[in-house]
Amino acid sequence: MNIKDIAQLAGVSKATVSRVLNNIKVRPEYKEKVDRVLKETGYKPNRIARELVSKKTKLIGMIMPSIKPNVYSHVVEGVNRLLQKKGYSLILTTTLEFGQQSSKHEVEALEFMKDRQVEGVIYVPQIICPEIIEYLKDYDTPIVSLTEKLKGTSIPALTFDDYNAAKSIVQHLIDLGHKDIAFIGITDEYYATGFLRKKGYMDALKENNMPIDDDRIINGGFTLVEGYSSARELMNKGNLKPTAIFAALDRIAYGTMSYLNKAGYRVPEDISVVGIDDDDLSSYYTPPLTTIYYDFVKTGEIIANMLLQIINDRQVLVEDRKMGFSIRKRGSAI
Amino acid sequence: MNIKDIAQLAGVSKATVSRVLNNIKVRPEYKEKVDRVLKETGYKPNRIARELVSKKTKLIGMIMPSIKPNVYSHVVEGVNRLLQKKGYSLILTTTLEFGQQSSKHEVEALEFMKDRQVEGVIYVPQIICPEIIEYLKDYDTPIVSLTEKLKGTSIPALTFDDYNAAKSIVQHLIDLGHKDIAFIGITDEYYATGFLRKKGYMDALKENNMPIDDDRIINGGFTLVEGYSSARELMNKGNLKPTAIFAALDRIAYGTMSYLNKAGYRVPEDISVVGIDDDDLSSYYTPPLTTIYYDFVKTGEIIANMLLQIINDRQVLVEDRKMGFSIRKRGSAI
DNA sequence: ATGAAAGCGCTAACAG
DNA sequence: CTGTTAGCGCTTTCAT
Repeated sequence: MNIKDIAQLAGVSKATVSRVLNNIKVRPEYKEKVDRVLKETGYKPNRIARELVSKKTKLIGMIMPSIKPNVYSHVVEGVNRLLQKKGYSLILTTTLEFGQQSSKHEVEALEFMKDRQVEGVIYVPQIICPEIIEYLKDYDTPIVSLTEKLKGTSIPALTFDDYNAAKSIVQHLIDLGHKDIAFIGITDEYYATGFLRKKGYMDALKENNMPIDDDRIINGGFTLVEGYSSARELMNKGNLKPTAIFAALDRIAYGTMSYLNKAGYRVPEDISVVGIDDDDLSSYYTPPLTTIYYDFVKTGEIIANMLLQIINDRQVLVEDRKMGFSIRKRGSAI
Repeated sequence: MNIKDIAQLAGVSKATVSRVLNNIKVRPEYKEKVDRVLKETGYKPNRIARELVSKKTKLIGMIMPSIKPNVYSHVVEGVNRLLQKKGYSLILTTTLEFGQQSSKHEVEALEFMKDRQVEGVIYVPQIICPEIIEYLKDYDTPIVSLTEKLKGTSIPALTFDDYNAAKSIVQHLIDLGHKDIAFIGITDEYYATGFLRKKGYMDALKENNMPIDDDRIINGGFTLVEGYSSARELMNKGNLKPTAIFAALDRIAYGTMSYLNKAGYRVPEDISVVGIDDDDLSSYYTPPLTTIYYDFVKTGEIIANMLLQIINDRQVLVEDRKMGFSIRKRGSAI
């Protein structure tokens, strides 16, 4: 069943049917006739043919490390919600396979999206290396970046205020009276979650005239398991006795608390623990985790909106944005 | 840059270029020439035009309640992984909006996928009502169902062995010596996670000649928050003193443990708690949760494979399958 | 093996 | 306002 069939059944030309379909003025009696045939046949115009003519696919690509962490799935939820509302669909690609990261995967994914003829892509970079920046410089599909500003490109970015978030939560620990605060974070190559959060930690200490001790800083991975081993590493270093630990991610905090428990420390009585992200479980954990909340669903909606803005208004300059945060004071830090 | 341009640059006809592109035998010198032009120009054939001719979009739709729970995101990961490998892309739609469920959403989503011209859909039903079954009866796009067999349709399904999983974990509790085991589950309208898991619980008791007490059975929701309130409801009913609680989902178990803690019970010393799903956090929880493990990533790969089988071989009868499970004995049950 | 031409299902330009 | 026609970019007969 195609437009030609409908035209014949209604006794008009294909063009007229097309006009009815696209709400273009048509003699009322014709419109009525066509509408009736449309209803009777349940005809749906072929989307692909339309796409071929209009050069629009109403497809948006999203590239991210993984959808598994809580954080990401909330973002996807937000992106999807907004996109659906605006008539677009989401094509997902994940770049983190079996825990392995590589810039090759990212470029492949980016290339794939072009090939797939998406109208735009939401890119959540994993590792930012010169090759990717170089490649992105002449990426000719509308693109926005989430979590990191891609220096050297003009790609609009939506980032999180990780520096101030980290600073705030450490300040909270300090306000609580802690004098010996350790940090379990991620290597600096991860700018936002790694470098910025650590910098927030250090600056909070500095501003309170507290010493910064490299022995109290661990740079590990971002999984729960790695949080566990980082905590072990920290606690077995000389005879440190931190009264509080700031973990760069809730997941790391979980791993940390898991280790502390096993090692016989009580949280928060012996050691306070805080994180960032406010994972779904954090408020139900034992003890409930003090952490930083970001509105990830909204984040998804905003980044999707930024992209649609570029797509529908290519000359407009889309500005970078930064998500705010709020602190959730709960039982894991006293 | 289109195929005509390439043809001109290479001094051959469009047809020849098309043949080179599709690995159809062509005089070697032509092929070489075309290949060179292809490389020089970086030309990529227009996918949409190809789709229009071939009537294949290489698009697969997936409809599910939400991607947020751990379980689902792992499945998506598996689906996506397999699909990418086979050259297909995934279009996601979620039907659970702001905690609301409705069959209207599901039908809309199903309709949307057809309109999107996907080649097949992976359907994770939420609530199965007669209208949806009726609608599905003449759904003409290849479709498979995950988690539930859709009775009244001939749609192949991949399900979980929830009945035996529940039975096994309750048996484990019994083997541990528990005589008073309560159940916090989901309403029966959810066949697999609700009805089947409860039936597994009851049958395990029966087979051990233990009484089934309605007061010890709570039918609640499937969120963490609801797990919390269900636990409260259970523990405040008369003067029950269950020594163990079987929660139908890990998430419910988290909520349950959270309540128990707040109410002054120790897990597992006072009350053992077990769940089903083996969420990412379960082994790191305090105490580590005893639960049932399903391989969700593999599940995703299998369901995707079942769908591709139908798509590529429409006459073949694809058989229903059931995922196995294994029990993870950890610290939350003693 | 190759090229000319038709056609996939639709929209848009052009006459009328 | 309507119908005819061309054309989107590709694949696929069908002669050659």
